[in-house]
Amino acid sequence: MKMLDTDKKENLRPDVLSEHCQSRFVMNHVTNRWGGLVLLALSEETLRFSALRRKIGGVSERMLSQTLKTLEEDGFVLRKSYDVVPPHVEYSLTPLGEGAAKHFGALARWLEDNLEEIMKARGE
Amino acid sequence: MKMLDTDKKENLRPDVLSEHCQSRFVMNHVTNRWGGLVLLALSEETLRFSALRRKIGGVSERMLSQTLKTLEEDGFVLRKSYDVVPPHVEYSLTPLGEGAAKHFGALARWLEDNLEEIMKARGE
DNA sequence: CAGAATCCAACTTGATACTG
DNA sequence: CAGTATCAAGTTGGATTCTG
Repeated sequence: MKMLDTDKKENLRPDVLSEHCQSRFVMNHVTNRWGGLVLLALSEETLRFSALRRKIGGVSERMLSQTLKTLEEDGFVLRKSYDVVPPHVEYSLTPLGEGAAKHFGALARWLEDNLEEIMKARGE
Repeated sequence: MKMLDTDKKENLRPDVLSEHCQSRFVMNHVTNRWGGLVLLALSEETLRFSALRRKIGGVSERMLSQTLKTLEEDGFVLRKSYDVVPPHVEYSLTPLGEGAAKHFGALARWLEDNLEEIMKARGE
Protein backbone atom coordinates (compact mmCIF):
# COMPACT_ATOMS: atom_id res chain seq x y z
CA MET A 1 0.00 0.00 0.00
CA LYS A 2 1.36 3.36 -1.02
CA MET A 3 1.61 6.35 1.27
CA LEU A 4 -0.08 9.43 -0.09
CA ASP A 5 1.24 12.96 0.28
CA THR A 6 -2.11 13.88 1.68
CA ASP A 7 -1.67 11.64 4.69
CA LYS A 8 -1.90 13.86 7.69
CA LYS A 9 0.73 11.86 9.55
CA GLU A 10 3.69 14.00 10.61
CA ASN A 11 7.21 12.56 10.77
CA LEU A 12 7.18 11.38 7.19
CA ARG A 13 9.06 14.40 5.96
CA PRO A 14 9.05 17.96 7.20
CA ASP A 15 7.11 20.30 4.92
CA VAL A 16 6.90 24.05 5.37
CA LEU A 17 3.58 24.05 3.54
CA SER A 18 2.05 22.06 6.40
CA GLU A 19 0.52 24.29 8.99
CA HIS A 20 1.88 22.66 12.11
CA CYS A 21 5.20 21.43 10.80
CA GLN A 22 8.06 22.58 12.98
CA SER A 23 10.05 23.48 9.90
CA ARG A 24 7.67 26.38 9.37
CA PHE A 25 8.24 27.47 12.94
CA VAL A 26 11.97 27.68 12.31
CA MET A 27 11.45 29.15 8.86
CA ASN A 28 9.66 32.05 10.51
CA HIS A 29 12.73 32.78 12.60
CA VAL A 30 14.93 32.91 9.53
CA THR A 31 12.56 34.88 7.36
CA ASN A 32 11.09 37.33 9.83
CA ARG A 33 12.01 40.97 9.52
CA TRP A 34 15.51 40.75 11.01
CA GLY A 35 16.42 37.06 11.25
CA GLY A 36 17.90 36.61 7.82
CA LEU A 37 19.67 39.95 7.91
CA VAL A 38 21.40 38.97 11.14
CA LEU A 39 22.55 35.70 9.60
CA LEU A 40 23.80 37.62 6.59
CA ALA A 41 25.64 40.19 8.69
CA LEU A 42 27.35 37.48 10.72
CA SER A 43 28.40 35.31 7.81
CA GLU A 44 32.18 35.33 7.55
CA GLU A 45 32.46 37.78 10.42
CA THR A 46 32.17 37.73 14.19
CA LEU A 47 30.67 40.93 15.53
CA ARG A 48 29.87 42.63 18.80
CA PHE A 49 26.37 43.85 19.55
CA SER A 50 26.86 47.45 18.54
CA ALA A 51 28.87 46.66 15.43
CA LEU A 52 26.13 44.27 14.37
CA ARG A 53 23.54 46.95 15.00
CA ARG A 54 25.47 49.43 12.88
CA LYS A 55 25.85 46.91 10.08
CA ILE A 56 22.12 46.17 9.85
CA GLY A 57 20.45 49.39 8.86
CA GLY A 58 17.31 50.29 10.76
CA VAL A 59 17.29 47.63 13.46
CA SER A 60 16.52 48.78 17.00
CA GLU A 61 18.36 47.51 20.06
CA ARG A 62 15.27 45.74 21.20
CA MET A 63 14.65 43.90 17.95
CA LEU A 64 18.29 42.97 17.50
CA SER A 65 18.49 41.58 20.99
CA GLN A 66 15.26 39.65 20.55
CA THR A 67 16.29 38.29 17.16
CA LEU A 68 19.69 37.20 18.44
CA LYS A 69 18.06 35.35 21.31
CA THR A 70 15.77 33.45 18.99
CA LEU A 71 18.55 32.53 16.58
CA GLU A 72 20.68 31.41 19.50
CA GLU A 73 17.89 29.13 20.71
CA ASP A 74 17.65 27.62 17.24
CA GLY A 75 21.36 26.89 17.30
CA PHE A 76 22.21 29.30 14.48
CA VAL A 77 24.05 31.91 16.50
CA LEU A 78 26.77 31.53 19.12
CA ARG A 79 26.97 34.12 21.90
CA LYS A 80 30.31 34.47 23.62
CA SER A 81 30.47 36.75 26.62
CA TYR A 82 33.72 37.88 28.21
CA ASP A 83 33.37 38.84 31.83
CA VAL A 84 35.05 42.23 31.79
CA VAL A 85 34.11 45.83 32.41
CA PRO A 86 32.88 47.29 30.19
CA PRO A 87 31.03 44.20 28.87
CA HIS A 88 32.31 42.48 25.78
CA VAL A 89 30.03 40.10 23.88
CA GLU A 90 30.72 38.51 20.53
CA TYR A 91 28.22 36.96 18.16
CA SER A 92 29.11 34.46 15.48
CA LEU A 93 27.45 31.74 13.43
CA THR A 94 27.45 28.07 14.30
CA PRO A 95 27.97 25.57 11.47
CA LEU A 96 24.19 25.27 11.35
CA GLY A 97 23.92 29.05 11.12
CA GLU A 98 26.44 29.10 8.28
CA GLY A 99 24.23 26.68 6.39
CA ALA A 100 21.14 28.81 6.82
CA ALA A 101 23.08 31.97 6.01
CA LYS A 102 24.39 30.41 2.81
CA HIS A 103 20.90 29.82 1.47
CA PHE A 104 19.45 33.07 2.70
CA GLY A 105 22.45 34.85 1.23
CA ALA A 106 21.87 33.22 -2.13
CA LEU A 107 18.30 34.50 -2.11
CA ALA A 108 19.45 37.97 -1.10
CA ARG A 109 22.09 38.13 -3.81
CA TRP A 110 19.63 36.95 -6.40
CA LEU A 111 17.21 39.69 -5.36
CA GLU A 112 19.94 42.29 -5.44
CA ASP A 113 21.10 41.14 -8.86
CA ASN A 114 17.58 41.13 -10.29
CA LEU A 115 16.34 44.22 -8.51
CA GLU A 116 16.39 46.33 -11.62
CA GLU A 117 14.19 43.93 -13.52
CA ILE A 118 11.85 43.57 -10.54
CA MET A 119 11.48 47.32 -10.15
CA LYS A 120 10.85 47.57 -13.86
CA ALA A 121 8.08 44.97 -13.52
CA ARG A 122 6.67 47.12 -10.75
CA GLY A 123 6.69 50.05 -13.11
CA GLU A 124 9.00 52.16 -10.96
CA MET B 1 40.40 56.66 -6.07
CA LYS B 2 38.67 53.59 -4.71
CA MET B 3 35.02 53.45 -3.78
CA LEU B 4 34.40 52.28 -0.25
CA ASP B 5 31.57 49.98 0.79
CA THR B 6 30.74 52.51 3.41
CA ASP B 7 29.88 55.15 0.87
CA LYS B 8 26.32 56.12 1.51
CA LYS B 9 25.65 56.59 -2.21
CA GLU B 10 22.83 54.38 -3.45
CA ASN B 11 22.88 52.92 -6.97
CA LEU B 12 26.31 51.40 -6.53
CA ARG B 13 24.94 48.00 -5.74
CA PRO B 14 21.72 47.00 -4.03
CA ASP B 15 22.27 45.76 -0.49
CA VAL B 16 19.56 44.31 1.73
CA LEU B 17 21.53 45.39 4.79
CA SER B 18 20.96 49.02 3.84
CA GLU B 19 17.88 50.42 5.47
CA HIS B 20 16.35 52.18 2.49
CA CYS B 21 17.52 49.89 -0.28
CA GLN B 22 14.64 48.75 -2.44
CA SER B 23 15.98 45.23 -2.38
CA ARG B 24 14.94 45.03 1.26
CA PHE B 25 11.48 46.21 0.31
CA VAL B 26 11.14 43.34 -2.14
CA MET B 27 12.85 40.93 0.24
CA ASN B 28 10.08 41.63 2.73
CA HIS B 29 7.49 40.50 0.20
CA VAL B 30 9.30 37.24 -0.37
CA THR B 31 10.06 36.53 3.26
CA ASN B 32 6.92 37.69 4.98
CA ARG B 33 4.64 35.12 6.51
CA TRP B 34 3.03 33.85 3.30
CA GLY B 35 5.06 35.24 0.40
CA GLY B 36 7.64 32.49 0.16
CA LEU B 37 5.10 29.77 0.74
CA VAL B 38 3.01 31.03 -2.17
CA LEU B 39 6.06 31.01 -4.43
CA LEU B 40 6.81 27.48 -3.26
CA ALA B 41 3.27 26.28 -3.81
CA LEU B 42 3.21 27.70 -7.33
CA SER B 43 6.57 26.38 -8.42
CA GLU B 44 6.06 23.78 -11.12
CA GLU B 45 2.30 24.08 -10.83
CA THR B 46 -0.42 26.50 -11.88
CA LEU B 47 -3.21 26.68 -9.32
CA ARG B 48 -6.57 28.25 -8.77
CA PHE B 49 -7.28 30.34 -5.71
CA SER B 50 -8.95 27.65 -3.65
CA ALA B 51 -6.49 24.93 -4.60
CA LEU B 52 -3.68 27.26 -3.62
CA ARG B 53 -5.41 27.94 -0.35
CA ARG B 54 -5.76 24.25 0.37
CA LYS B 55 -2.12 23.63 -0.47
CA ILE B 56 -0.80 26.25 1.93
CA GLY B 57 -1.83 25.14 5.36
CA GLY B 58 -3.24 27.84 7.61
CA VAL B 59 -3.54 30.74 5.20
CA SER B 60 -6.76 32.75 5.27
CA GLU B 61 -8.56 33.99 2.18
CA ARG B 62 -7.71 37.53 3.11
CA MET B 63 -4.01 36.93 3.54
CA LEU B 64 -3.73 34.78 0.43
CA SER B 65 -5.46 37.39 -1.66
CA GLN B 66 -3.31 40.15 -0.23
CA THR B 67 -0.09 38.17 -0.70
CA LEU B 68 -0.96 37.28 -4.29
CA LYS B 69 -1.60 40.91 -5.09
CA THR B 70 1.77 41.98 -3.73
CA LEU B 71 3.63 39.23 -5.57
CA GLU B 72 1.79 40.11 -8.75
CA GLU B 73 2.87 43.74 -8.40
CA ASP B 74 6.47 42.61 -7.97
CA GLY B 75 6.21 40.63 -11.19
CA PHE B 76 6.61 37.24 -9.49
CA VAL B 77 3.09 35.95 -10.01
CA LEU B 78 0.90 35.92 -13.09
CA ARG B 79 -2.86 36.15 -12.63
CA LYS B 80 -4.99 34.81 -15.46
CA SER B 81 -8.70 35.35 -15.23
CA TYR B 82 -11.22 33.62 -17.50
CA ASP B 83 -14.45 35.49 -17.85
CA VAL B 84 -16.91 32.73 -17.11
CA VAL B 85 -19.50 31.91 -14.49
CA PRO B 86 -18.54 30.68 -12.00
CA PRO B 87 -15.26 32.63 -12.04
CA HIS B 88 -12.10 30.83 -12.99
CA VAL B 89 -8.74 32.38 -12.05
CA GLU B 90 -5.35 30.75 -12.39
CA TYR B 91 -2.15 31.74 -10.69
CA SER B 92 1.29 30.83 -11.94
CA LEU B 93 4.88 32.05 -11.64
CA THR B 94 6.57 34.37 -14.07
CA PRO B 95 10.20 33.61 -15.00
CA LEU B 96 11.16 36.11 -12.32
CA GLY B 97 8.97 34.28 -9.84
CA GLU B 98 10.57 30.97 -10.75
CA GLY B 99 13.93 32.47 -9.92
CA ALA B 100 12.81 33.67 -6.51
CA ALA B 101 11.04 30.39 -5.85
CA LYS B 102 14.15 28.42 -6.71
CA HIS B 103 16.17 30.18 -4.02
CA PHE B 104 13.43 30.23 -1.44
CA GLY B 105 12.83 26.56 -2.14
CA ALA B 106 16.49 25.77 -1.58
CA LEU B 107 16.32 27.44 1.81
CA ALA B 108 13.11 25.57 2.66
CA ARG B 109 14.53 22.22 1.65
CA TRP B 110 17.68 22.86 3.64
CA LEU B 111 15.60 23.69 6.71
CA GLU B 112 13.47 20.59 6.24
CA ASP B 113 16.52 18.42 5.80
CA ASN B 114 18.25 19.83 8.86
CA LEU B 115 15.17 20.16 11.03
CA GLU B 116 16.12 17.25 13.23
CA GLU B 117 19.48 18.76 14.07
CA ILE B 118 17.93 22.17 14.65
CA MET B 119 15.30 20.80 16.98
CA LYS B 120 18.02 18.91 18.81
CA ALA B 121 19.93 22.16 19.23
CA ARG B 122 16.74 23.66 20.62
CA GLY B 123 16.57 20.83 23.10
CA GLU B 124 13.20 19.59 21.92
C1' DC C 1 -15.64 30.30 -7.37
C1' DA C 2 -12.94 34.18 -6.20
C1' DG C 3 -12.67 37.44 -3.90
C1' DA C 4 -13.89 42.48 -1.32
C1' DA C 5 -15.42 44.87 2.91
C1' DT C 6 -15.73 45.39 7.66
C1' DC C 7 -14.57 45.01 12.30
C1' DC C 8 -11.77 43.66 15.92
C1' DA C 9 -8.03 40.98 18.42
C1' DA C 10 -3.30 39.82 18.64
C1' DC C 11 1.18 40.39 17.70
C1' DT C 12 5.23 43.37 16.28
C1' DT C 13 7.91 47.17 16.40
C1' DG C 14 9.74 51.56 17.90
C1' DA C 15 11.09 55.38 21.22
C1' DT C 16 12.60 56.43 25.34
C1' DA C 17 14.61 55.82 29.61
C1' DC C 18 17.27 53.14 32.55
C1' DT C 19 20.96 49.57 34.57
C1' DG C 20 25.12 46.47 35.80
C1' DC D 1 29.14 48.26 26.26
C1' DA D 2 25.29 45.42 26.17
C1' DG D 3 21.57 45.13 27.03
C1' DT D 4 16.33 45.45 29.83
C1' DA D 5 11.81 47.82 31.02
C1' DT D 6 7.97 50.21 29.82
C1' DC D 7 4.62 52.11 27.13
C1' DA D 8 2.74 53.75 22.77
C1' DA D 9 1.87 52.99 18.07
C1' DG D 10 1.68 50.40 14.01
C1' DT D 11 0.91 46.20 11.51
C1' DT D 12 -0.88 41.83 10.74
C1' DG D 13 -4.19 38.41 11.01
C1' DG D 14 -8.70 36.19 11.54
C1' DA D 15 -13.82 35.73 11.54
C1' DT D 16 -17.64 37.01 9.36
C1' DT D 17 -20.50 38.72 5.89
C1' DC D 18 -21.40 39.86 1.26
C1' DT D 19 -21.27 39.89 -4.04
C1' DG D 20 -20.70 39.35 -9.33
